[in-house]
Amino acid sequence: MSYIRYDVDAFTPPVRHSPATRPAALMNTPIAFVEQPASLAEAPASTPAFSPLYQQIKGLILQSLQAGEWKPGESIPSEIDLATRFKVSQGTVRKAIDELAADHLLVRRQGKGTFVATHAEHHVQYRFLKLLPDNGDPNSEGPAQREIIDCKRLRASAEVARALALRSGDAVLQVRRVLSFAGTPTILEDLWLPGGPFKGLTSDHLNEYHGPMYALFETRFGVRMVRAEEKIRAVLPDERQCQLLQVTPGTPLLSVERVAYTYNDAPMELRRGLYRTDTHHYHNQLS
Amino acid sequence: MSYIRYDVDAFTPPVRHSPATRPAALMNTPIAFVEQPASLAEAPASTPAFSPLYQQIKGLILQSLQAGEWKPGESIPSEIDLATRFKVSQGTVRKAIDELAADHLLVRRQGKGTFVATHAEHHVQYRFLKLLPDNGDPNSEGPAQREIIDCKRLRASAEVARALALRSGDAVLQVRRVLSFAGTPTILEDLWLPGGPFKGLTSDHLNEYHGPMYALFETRFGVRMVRAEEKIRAVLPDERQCQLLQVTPGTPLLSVERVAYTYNDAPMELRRGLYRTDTHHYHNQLS
DNA sequence: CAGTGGTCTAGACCACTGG
DNA sequence: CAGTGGTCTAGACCACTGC
Repeated sequence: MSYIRYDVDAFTPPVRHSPATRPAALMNTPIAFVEQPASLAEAPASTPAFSPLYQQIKGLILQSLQAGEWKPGESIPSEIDLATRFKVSQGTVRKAIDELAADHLLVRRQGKGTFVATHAEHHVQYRFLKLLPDNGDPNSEGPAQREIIDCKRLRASAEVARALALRSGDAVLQVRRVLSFAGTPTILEDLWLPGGPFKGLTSDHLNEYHGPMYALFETRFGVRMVRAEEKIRAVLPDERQCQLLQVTPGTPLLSVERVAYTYNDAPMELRRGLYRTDTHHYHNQLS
Repeated sequence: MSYIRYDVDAFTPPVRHSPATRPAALMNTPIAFVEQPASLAEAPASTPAFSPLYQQIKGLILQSLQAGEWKPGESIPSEIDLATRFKVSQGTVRKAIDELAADHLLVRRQGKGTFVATHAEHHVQYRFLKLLPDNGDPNSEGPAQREIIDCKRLRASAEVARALALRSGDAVLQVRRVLSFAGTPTILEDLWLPGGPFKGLTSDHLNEYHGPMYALFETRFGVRMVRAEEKIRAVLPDERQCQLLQVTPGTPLLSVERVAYTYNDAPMELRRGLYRTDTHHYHNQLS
């Protein structure tokens, strides 16, 4: 409970501070100063030099999430409990949770509690998949059929290593699969996963598990994908890709290159998808 | 100041309510009940039946924005002023503004005020354009060169009418232009605009104006684009498109179909872009 | 220095959920 | 009914901007 130095003696139990006499919880005292005293003489002008309390609380909650103190799908302590634990007001905890909920790391449910977000029970499956049928209703086509083509262990190429923040030659897993809608193969995906966190993943796991792959990653490997970036291009398929997607060589396809990140912006997956867009489209909201 | 019925007599000046005696500002009294008394006997079970005060304030601010009480780029009244005007606490106004800022309708600037968002001064131009050079730095290529190919008045096809919520045959403007980066034509766009709001738009306007087209729409026609939806597909260009983009017939291109909306979800533009993705890519953040 | 948005607290009450 | 998140207020103080 020493995340803020002044906190230790300022908030000791019995005292109840009126707003006027409230200790200077916000003074321009960045946490960095507390944690790394005075060694680095650099960055005197560029330091943010101010971190609101609720940001610090947000950081602490993030740490607990990352450490697995609360698992995906579970509820976290109530706002009041957290306020007590961190020795701040409920409002401050609330603001921290607000931001985490906006980032989709937590989900609030009035009357029930606040829960760790998960890719499993998400009302719509495939939270990161933006391909929709042209009629717009993803339910109309039923669940996707999935076929694992391949799952093998190999050494990271320079490109894969860069994307996953590994060294060239480090062990990675490569998965290839096809998703079909209404019997029509529509998505061909190649995935690369770091060998360490995903040690032991086999095509059997992937075949047996029903539900989003990211949910399997959560439950079986404790890796929770938090956000992702995609680069989209139009390409023509090669021969093998034509076979798997059952299209002719001249058919233009969407190439979707995704890097997915877990907590702390650590990249945990490189994925390259080829999407047929004759009956589907990639949908995006701009605001 | 009669946006909430109970407000009229409950908040009259002199009285200062303690939390305990605060009038029931939040009672389960949807605004709808005030505005449409009891005529429609429907929707007894499906009514949201509860609208928080700050949502009502948000609606009022939205109305003022829509009515043009504050123009893009201008500052709106301070939170305290708005609180006085609406007879609520500053915190409630704050929460309303928070949401509007999250929707990018307003921009807060500490120490200066809250401003109406605009497409003009946006630090990065082209807020809605997600095409980036493959090196990732949009500044490295300098400003886009723009060439208006065509701008003409015609009657809406069924498809255009549907997208713009018009009737087939209504007057629309069609614009075609090419954007080039570092001398390479990269984007070919066709736009359709409703004839009414954009009466008088000519290719001269478009050529003379320097800055994003959406900024021109704001200043010259009072139409502010607030959000947009895009459908992305991979396509092959026809002959004319090949000419304009200087590519060979077999080159796969990104087709980006956008409908842009102003306040109240009113569609105000249909745009179809063809993007070259040999040196650029469409970038998207998932979270 | 005054004015603005930003943070924090404390407390009251409301809406929703489930036992 | 108790417990949870959601709304609202009032007031104090901080950080930032510009005169």
